[in-house]
Amino acid sequence: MTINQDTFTGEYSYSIDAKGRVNIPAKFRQSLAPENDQTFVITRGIDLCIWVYPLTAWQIIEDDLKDLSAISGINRSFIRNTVRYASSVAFDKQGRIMLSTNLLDYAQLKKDALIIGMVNKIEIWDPKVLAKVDKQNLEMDSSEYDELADKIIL
Amino acid sequence: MTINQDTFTGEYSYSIDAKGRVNIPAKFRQSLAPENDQTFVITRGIDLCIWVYPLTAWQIIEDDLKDLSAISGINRSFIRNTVRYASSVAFDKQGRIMLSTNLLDYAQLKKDALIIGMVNKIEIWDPKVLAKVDKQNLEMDSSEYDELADKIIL
DNA sequence: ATAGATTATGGGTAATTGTGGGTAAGCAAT
DNA sequence: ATTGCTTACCCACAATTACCCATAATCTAT
Repeated sequence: MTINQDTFTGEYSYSIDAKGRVNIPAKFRQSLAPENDQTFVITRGIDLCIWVYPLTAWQIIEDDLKDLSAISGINRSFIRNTVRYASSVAFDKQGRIMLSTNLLDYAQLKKDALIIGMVNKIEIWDPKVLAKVDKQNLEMDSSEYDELADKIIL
Repeated sequence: MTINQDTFTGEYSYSIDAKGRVNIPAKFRQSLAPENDQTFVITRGIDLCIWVYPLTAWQIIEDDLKDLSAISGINRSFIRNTVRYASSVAFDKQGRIMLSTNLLDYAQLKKDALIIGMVNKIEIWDPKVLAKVDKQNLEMDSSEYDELADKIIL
């Protein structure tokens, strides 16, 4: 029962209501460390999904970004692209968070949501979009996959 | 709810009214530390946008500038361009700040404004101008970009 | 199996937020 | 001083969001 804090595994399907709210699985809420104040940071994923970080994990990213000088143009665009779609959200008494229309549109989410634990963060997918991406990945060359298998022993 | 003070993330679109006022997103106002007395410093960005700093953060920048030797011509012009267009503004009861025509012209702002949290400061963009800059950045060499992405693990 | 607790989902109401405009006070130039 | 213009402060309203309650389904433990 005592799982690592701020780590998330497993897949759950939930529904998004008319107000744009989704439930965070109870297990995920319980493994969220108290220092986070029941707060996550949601942002665009690199894939067509929403990424959900524990607040404190995101703050580490922010601190790193603060050290980049704004005089460099590359730094500026890197910061902008990283932070642009991020916002912090606390979950309500029922354990739900509100998703902005911007993020909902990006991830093509309508009614159904697939919530997946990705160890240090959480992903929110539209089921159909994920199915499509999964299919594409299967067709890809598997050599890189094998490379990873060398590093991580399951 | 206990977010880092004086750090800003996320993208919001607002409109500039006939008097040249823009709303500062409520989230940004809330994360502004009380020592700032609801006051920002606005100035020209290096890009074609307006930069908005918390007052206390700007004071630190001024102190740093003082330490630059005035003998170097580059230093002098850097100081001149950074400070020249800066002015402090407190937001009104509705949470808006007034932008000077000088800054509005510089950033080519008319009616729509895109406000982006850049961690330690805020940027105000005209949507079309930003879209153009985004496009240019995509075409840029990405090796330095990848280097940054290596250091900052998302 | 059953009772009690927890969880997922829906909805209602009050407070907040974004936006427009009004009016009086300050300032500049005539 | 008077006129015209700009700035600061106030009020108003629609839309959104936060906060609370309700209910049905699921899980837990005896």
